[in-house]
Formats: sequence, structure tokens, C-alpha cells
Amino acid sequence: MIRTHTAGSLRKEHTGQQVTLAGWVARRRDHGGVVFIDLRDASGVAQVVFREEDHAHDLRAEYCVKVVGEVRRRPAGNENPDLPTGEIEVVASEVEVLSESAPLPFPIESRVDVSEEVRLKYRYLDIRRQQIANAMRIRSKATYLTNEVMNELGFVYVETPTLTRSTPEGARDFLVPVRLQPGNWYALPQSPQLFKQLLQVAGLERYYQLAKCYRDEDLRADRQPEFTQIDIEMSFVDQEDVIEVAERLVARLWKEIAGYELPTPLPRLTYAEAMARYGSDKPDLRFGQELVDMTEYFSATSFRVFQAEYVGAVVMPGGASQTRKELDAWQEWARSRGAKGLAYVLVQQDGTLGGPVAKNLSDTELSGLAAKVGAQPGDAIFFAAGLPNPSRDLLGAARLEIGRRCGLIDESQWSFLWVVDAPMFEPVHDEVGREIGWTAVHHPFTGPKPEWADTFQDNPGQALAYAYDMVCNGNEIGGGSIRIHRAEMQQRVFDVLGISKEEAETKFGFLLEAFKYGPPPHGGIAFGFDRICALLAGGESIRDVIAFPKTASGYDPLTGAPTPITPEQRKEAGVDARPKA
RNA sequence: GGUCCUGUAGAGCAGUUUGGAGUGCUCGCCACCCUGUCAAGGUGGAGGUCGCGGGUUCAAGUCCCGUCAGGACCGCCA
Repeated sequence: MIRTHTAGSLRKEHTGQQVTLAGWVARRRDHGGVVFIDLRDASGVAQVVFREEDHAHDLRAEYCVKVVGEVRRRPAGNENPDLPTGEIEVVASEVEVLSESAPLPFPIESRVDVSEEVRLKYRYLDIRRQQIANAMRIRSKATYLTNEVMNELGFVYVETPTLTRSTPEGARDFLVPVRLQPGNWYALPQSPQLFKQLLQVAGLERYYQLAKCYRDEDLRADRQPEFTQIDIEMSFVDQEDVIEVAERLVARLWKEIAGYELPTPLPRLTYAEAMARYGSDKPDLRFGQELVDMTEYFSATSFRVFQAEYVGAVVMPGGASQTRKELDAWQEWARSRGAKGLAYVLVQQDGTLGGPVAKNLSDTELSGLAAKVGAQPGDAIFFAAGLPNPSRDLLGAARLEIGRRCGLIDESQWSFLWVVDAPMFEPVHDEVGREIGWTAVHHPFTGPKPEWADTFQDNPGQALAYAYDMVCNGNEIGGGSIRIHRAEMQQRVFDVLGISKEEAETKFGFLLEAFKYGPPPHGGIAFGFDRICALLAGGESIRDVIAFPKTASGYDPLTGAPTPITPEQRKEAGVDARPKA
């Protein structure tokens, strides 16, 4: 090594030692006769002092330098208690510029926000910033811990192919042309789902992998076209076994990285309960404002809007003092989510009820309303009425918006839970809204809960899946299920989904074939590793914990990918080859 | 596919409502001064395709149309 010490490790115990440091010029404070340089390397920062004969005047921000000097205690009164190395400084006797830096496209040592686009274009500079570097280290630590825990629990790490077969279900595939077989295409895996089940047939019993997954769908703040899952599958288990492994993994990650003791076993909500109380299948339990079911309360109402299959309410504390403009903005907000609007009643300070909806309600309805929904004087009550699912979705979204706007969410808190007993199927609608069949909520290999094993096909809308999602602070961070391992049951699921024997054979034939050879009962779970890291790093976006992320249009500002290909590449790749009929 | 927000010097912004000279702020950059700073300080200076194209107008950063890029959301993501 061209250095003898790292900058951030120097302490007063090193006083008197001759050291050689190597790193970057983080800051320069030039007083003419004396120049201070904050020298940064991966370990931290140390102050280097230059006297006028040392030519430090020409050093600039982010020059890469080697410095030889003597560690000494800072003169009394000049210590910096804010720095770990603040008791000492290095008096430079020699400085060598290892490489110069052009003027920076954005400041590295500063707190100002820089647009993400510029940061991503110069991501290598962005990662020099402490916050991003820290996020990278947190992710690294999470990777090590995951491997540690899974190893301790006896799991076998298996890598599965990233050039594989296109699966017509689910998300859009990224496709890769195959030069050796023009007209045929690989797909990048949306997840290793089928492989991990095959590994159960293979008898490995406990499989895991940090798996890259690829989905060609529109992006969001928490979605990238390529992302990483902690993928886990186990044989001879039921739901409790998978949940226990999942909790041990997550508990270790949060304990070692966030210093948080996971309160295991985690609380559980059924899907139905989560939807009824929070209007979400991934409720954020860090605040209250639960939904109130008002269907019964308004069962005899003469107000047309509330003569609906479902009427629900959510309370906004202090919401009665909103201006007309703010209340109109809520309507606009609801319409932007596809709703007709968001009915509201304002509870005035004297307890009387105001707002356009109030005059449509009877005296009886008005008199008990505030008490029924738990509203105090000064609050606003929002209502949604109509079909249960979209109404609850709207109220659930309103609840989150209320939580954010009213500052009800304690950001220092962690809230974990399981959401279990999700429906197995949901109806498929045609263009005019008629139900024309069923689709799997999870995927077609998800088993029914034991009590639905024999009857799910008779009542697909009611049947519950043997599935579980882990939720943290309103984010689904992992989800899994107990799989179907019997051909007979799988066939009944395909029947419900309207998948013919021939179709199933074409799409999943290799899995069904494998299941002829003594498949063990099995189940598993997959965690969104990027989201977990983002939560642990305290970031808003998973882009913060991905070294080289892409923008919302799938563009990489650094490399410029994706790019056009040359006619030669196009020809050779066989992109335009006609498949044999 | 849809809705909304944003685009002005290397970075972060103001200016756009009510059209009138590229008008301004903070940081950075360059030169000089400065021996105890740590977001150092001081003096001076450079730096602009107001995203791009078109239109209206005597005149457009500002108004209109289109387009591109970034962000957020809906659809989508088994």
C-alpha cells in the first residue's frame, strides 16, 4: 500500500508518528501562510496542515493526493470535537498529487440537494458523498448478514439462470435474441419462482439466493427494471416454518444495522381485516385514523350517494379548518385516483356539522355521526361510498395522505406485521366491467389454505390462499406462500383460471413433469432486498441503495444505455429472424 | 396509455401572475490578499442556446402550440 495509515483511524495515540496518507482533498482552507486540507479516504477525514513552503496552495477539491507528515495534537483550543480525528492533525512534510480533478459538476462536500439526473450521470462522484457511500455500505452489510443467517439456518445458496424461458403470466419479460437459434429468444427471469420449486423437487430442501430479477413494466420511485430479491424456498414446511425463518432473517438485519429489536413473533392481520381497517393490503401501523365502516349506519339513509353496498369514513384531525380551496383539492386528488370525489363533513368547534354533504343527512344521522367515527370538534370526516374494494382503496389512500399532511407518522418508529389469508383469486373484468373469469392474486402455484383445499374451486371469490406478506412501515417488503405440490390440486387451480391442459403443458410443462417425481410439500418467500436496504438506510427511494440505478424511463445517465445497435449487430443477433411456424 | 409538477450560469434557486436590455441571490470556479481554520475570511473577475422547435407581438425567460428530458402518481407490476 502506498499509505501507512487511513485518515479516519488517526487518534491522539498516533502523536509523534510519521504517517503516509492517501485520499482526496475534501476541503481546502487557505490562510496564505498556513493551509488546512481535509483529507478524505474511505475511512473518514483527517486535517492536514501545510506551511507556506509546501505548495498546498495549488491543491484543489477532489485532487487525489499522497501526503507524508507527522501526527501531532492540535494546539490547545483548536480541537474539533465534531470530528473523530478532531484531536489531532497531520503536519505535512511532503505532498504528491496522484491525479488532478477537473472542476466538479456538483459539490461533493455539501448538503445542498442536487438533481438526481446529474448525480446519476456522475454517480462515481455521488458515491464519494458520505450519505450515498454509507448506503452502499449498509447494503453490503445486509448482504453479509443475509448470507450469515441463511447459512446458520442450513440453507443452500443456488444460482439460477438469468437467460431462461419466457413465462407468459405476470409482468412483461425482457427478451434476449439468440444468435445460435435465430427467431428464438431467452427471457430474463421475473423471479426464480419455477427454479426454486424445481430445487425442492431436487431434494435440496432449503434453498436461498440473492437473485437479480427483471420486469419490463413502468417504473416508480420504488421500482427498477432490474432489482434484487432474497429468494427463499423450503421443503416439508407449513406457513409457520417460513414465517419463523423470515422473522429470524429480518430480526437480524434490523438488530445489526438499525439497532432495533424486532418484536417477534410479529403481529398478524388477515387481508380482510387490513382492508377493512386500513384500506390497504400493506397498512402503515405507525398511526391510527382507522377506517370506519358506515354501511350499517347509513342503511336507511335518504342520501342517494350513501345508498351503496359500502360506505366508509376516515377522520382528518383538524381538517375542519381547511379552506374551500384545500377541500376542493381533496376532490381533485380523489378524481386523479379514479374516484368520483371524496364526500366530507366538517365538525365545527361548536359540534355542529358543516359541508355540502351535511344538509343531505337526517338529524338522526347527523347527531350520532361524530361519535360513531370518533371525530372531535375541528376534525373533517371523509367518506367513500360504492363497491367495497375501490371505496376502501380510496379511503386507505386518503388515510395515508392524512397521515402525511397532518404529521401523524412517527418516522423514528418501526412497524412490522404479517398480512395473511389473502384471497386466492380475483375476478377478471372485460372492457364493460363484466366478470369473465378469475386470475391468481399471487401466482398459479400458490396453495389454498388447508380449510379450502377441497372446496376452493366451488367458491373462487371466497377462497383464501396459503400466503403471507411481511409489511414494514406501509411497504410490502416480502411475500410468499405454501405451494401446490399435487398434480390433482394444481389441475383444479388451472381449471378455475381457465388454463387448459394443453396450455398448462405448453407454459409450465417442465414444472408439471417434475412434479410427477415425488415433489415434497414446500413453500417459501421472497424479500425485496432493495426496499429493505432503502428502509435500513433511511432513504425514500430504492435508487439510493443501488450503485448504478436507472431513471423512470429506464435510461442510465452514466453509460447512456440503452443504445441503438448497428445493422451488423442486428443481423447477427437474429432480431428480425422469422420463427419457424 | 393517462394526469400533474419541473426545466434560467458548473450546482441550488428567484424572476413567468401583469410581455419591455440576461435582472438577481447563495454556493462553486479563476486571480490576488491573508499564520489556526474546520461550511474559514476579504477584494476583484469570468461564466447564459432562459431544455428544444414553431407561433402571436413593435418586443417573449414571461403568452399559445408542439416536442424532449427529469420527477410524482394512476393504469400496469402473477
